[in-house]
Amino acid sequence: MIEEVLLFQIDKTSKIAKQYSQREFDRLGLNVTVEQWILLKIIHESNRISQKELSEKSLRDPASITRTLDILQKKDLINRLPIPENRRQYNINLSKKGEAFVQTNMSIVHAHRKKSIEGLSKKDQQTLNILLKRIQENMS
Amino acid sequence: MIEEVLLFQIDKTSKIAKQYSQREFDRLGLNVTVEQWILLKIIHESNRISQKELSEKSLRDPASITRTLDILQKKDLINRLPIPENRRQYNINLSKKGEAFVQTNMSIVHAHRKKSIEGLSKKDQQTLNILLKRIQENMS
DNA sequence: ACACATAAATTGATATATCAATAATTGATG
DNA sequence: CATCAATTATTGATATATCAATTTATGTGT
Repeated sequence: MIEEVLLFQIDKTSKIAKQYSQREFDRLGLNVTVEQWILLKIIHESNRISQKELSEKSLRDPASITRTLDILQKKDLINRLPIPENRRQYNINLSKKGEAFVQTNMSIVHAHRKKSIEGLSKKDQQTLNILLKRIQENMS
Repeated sequence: MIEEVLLFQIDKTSKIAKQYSQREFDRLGLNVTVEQWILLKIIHESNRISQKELSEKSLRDPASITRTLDILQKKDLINRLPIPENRRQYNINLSKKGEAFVQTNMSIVHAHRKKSIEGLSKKDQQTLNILLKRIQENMS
């Protein structure tokens, strides 16, 4: 049975968590998708980053990054800053509005993270992390 | 940093594994997506199943199931059998070709599963399973 | 300087994810 | 049994995933 396959349970966990967060985002009227939030968060942590790097950190296709950034730019949450010395890429950063958005909503996301690991000890979390990384290596 | 978030690592693991399997499917010319394979496998295990049940077992939206089944039907891998006593739903099952397809390629998928858990003891796998289920409950 | 390879971003095409709305059918209740 | 509610599947709209092809720009070798 497919329910007994570890990879299936990993995917299932990811889906359930993402659906939970998305429902909360919607309920609270954040007006972003979880994928959009993740990009905003990575940009926030990097301050300046190219689309190629964003693609690598988020594990998403460059084409997909282009399209999501288009949306985030329309929402005035990010900027694509031209680089004079290199006209092939942009420096992506958060707009004022984007910075404020991440600041304001970080606590919501923290709450989701906390909720996800309720009942797991620090050791449990470490163990989970190690096992996941092992699987990542196996499939890389 | 987002890399330190467990949910991010879970999603990352799922993505890496899915990408690995998809590359292998493509390389071997299976001509199905991983999502399509999963549906085929669930149908195979159920023998007869409604789209609603498929949606629940695969954790996918009913709308998405409709569209993927359309594709699988065009490929002549599944049938939608009308139910006389209940004209609201279909019994979905595998066609002859679909049965053969699952039989033929099951070993490939088994190899992926085996590869994913290389270096994990039975106990590790159990632990991982328990921790994942705990997170699923937390977010449900 | 020129031809060619490489690199980053974009666009097109197809599949999937999700919500909302709809259609058709079935169930439930007055 | 007639109306209304609930159920299953479908369709529409928008966002995402991925590969392939393209565009623009940069780097390399001669």
